[in-house]
Amino acid sequence: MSVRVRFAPSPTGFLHVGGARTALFNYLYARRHGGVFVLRIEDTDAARSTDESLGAILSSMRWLGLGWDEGPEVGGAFGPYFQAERRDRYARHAAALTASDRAYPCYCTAEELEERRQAQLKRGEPPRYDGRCRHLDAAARQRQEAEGRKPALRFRRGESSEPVGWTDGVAGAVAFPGDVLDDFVILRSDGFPTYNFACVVDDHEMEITHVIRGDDHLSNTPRQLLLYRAFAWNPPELAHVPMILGGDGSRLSKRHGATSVEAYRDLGYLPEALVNFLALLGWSPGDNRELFDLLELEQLFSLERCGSSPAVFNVEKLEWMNGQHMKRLDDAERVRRVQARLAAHGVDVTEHPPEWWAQLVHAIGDRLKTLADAEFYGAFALKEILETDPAAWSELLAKGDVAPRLEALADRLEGDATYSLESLEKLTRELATSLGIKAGELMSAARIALTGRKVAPGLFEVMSLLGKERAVRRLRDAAARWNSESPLGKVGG
RNA sequence: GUCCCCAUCGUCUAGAGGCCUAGGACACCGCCCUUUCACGGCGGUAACACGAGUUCGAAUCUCGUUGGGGACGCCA
Repeated sequence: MSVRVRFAPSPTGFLHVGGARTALFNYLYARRHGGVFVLRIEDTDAARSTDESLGAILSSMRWLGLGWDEGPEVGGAFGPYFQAERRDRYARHAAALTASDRAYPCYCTAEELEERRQAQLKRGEPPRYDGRCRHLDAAARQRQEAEGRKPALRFRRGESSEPVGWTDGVAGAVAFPGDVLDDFVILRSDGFPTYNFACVVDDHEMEITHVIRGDDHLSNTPRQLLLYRAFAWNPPELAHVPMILGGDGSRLSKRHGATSVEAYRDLGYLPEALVNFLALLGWSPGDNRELFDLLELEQLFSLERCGSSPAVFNVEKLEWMNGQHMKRLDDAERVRRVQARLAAHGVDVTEHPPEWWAQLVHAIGDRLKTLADAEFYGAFALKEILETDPAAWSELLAKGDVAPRLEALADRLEGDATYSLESLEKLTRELATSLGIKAGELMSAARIALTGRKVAPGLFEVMSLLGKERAVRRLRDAAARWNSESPLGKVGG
């Protein structure tokens, strides 16, 4: 039987990196085994589901490169892929359970249940349904209906207290004592199915063979297994991967920083890097390799190599990995992505010719850890008005003879007809020699004058990208400013 | 409160009884390269939570303790 897996998010928010990791593992498992990757939207909570969330999830998945074989916008033979459109199926299967007395109507209201739950908690008891409506006779049900109460449908767990267990693809043998389960709701009073019920019905009808999900679902599994048993259906293979935690060891959430895929995209991370990083959270190839692209992961991934302990999301490592993937991009592609990033941030990329962009990106070089770095390192050339780092400028003020040196350099630049990388380097070094100072001393002053920073791409590339006119102007402006602000300048002049 | 899961450097992990004086990576600290930063190279600090077993031998198996996490909704 061919492998069919699914990722089943509910459209109640953006795609969380934890969800993305689950989606990735399912995707990889499908690809590795030549199977089908299904995307199913669990929108049974009408109040919280939104189109915006759906759009965000779909676009995040596409951005990561996790295309689905069946699901929204692509269709498939097992649709519909939105649970809200499958209500007739849930109703039909619920009716079958009612007919065999494995389900019964419950007239308790949400408020009443909550009240009783709190009372149980207060008494130190486990909060469980007390079975109040379990044995109502027809007359009692009629009385409740007459009061206008809309019943929910509960699954009748039965008398068996045998443990419910299974062999998990990641966690191994897992078993829950039978008596911890209560009669849970499968159909809400508004007719919508609950998660556990819809999940079982859909996984069965969509012929899902392997369920790979976060281990926060571990304790839902016994309920689902009970449903499979009541329907006499074969449950799929189950694999629960450990969750992703924040730095403090608790479940990753907003207070730990960015948690959505789109947030990392906006921060300038590459989808390749995020995929690579997420894959290594809970999975390891076993050798010491850790840089992979999606294709390689598709070849290597296996559930056997998934660990069972939770992993902390470590942004520093992601950043390093992003830098590595940035280096792996070929030149043209790197330029393309930088341009796309800058264009999205209001830069008119048509103001410079393609060769200029290629040169800028080349000049930034390996400093490019995220696409956001392009804005930082490229600022000197992208912004007409130089933003000067106060610390860098005061460093310059503290040094002697800065203005005459910068003026001299400006003169040399002006007189350089070729204005090539080679000629710029040559004239700068020659000037330093004739001034009797180290080249580095002249260059660090020039760097601050030209970029406003102590940290920048290579000086000669900076000069070249700026063009002769702008470079000369900045050198002279800096010299003038130094003259008026530096105490050393006044002493000398 | 009840149940379930987890436990190797700060973090991600390798390790499936002797190969472990515990390997790799990120981060950190040195040194080198160098016009700054980054990259790169070399080196360093740093871990088997604890306690009992089993065994000739345990990071690896068992039990307990502790710690962490999750679930207990007419949310998913």
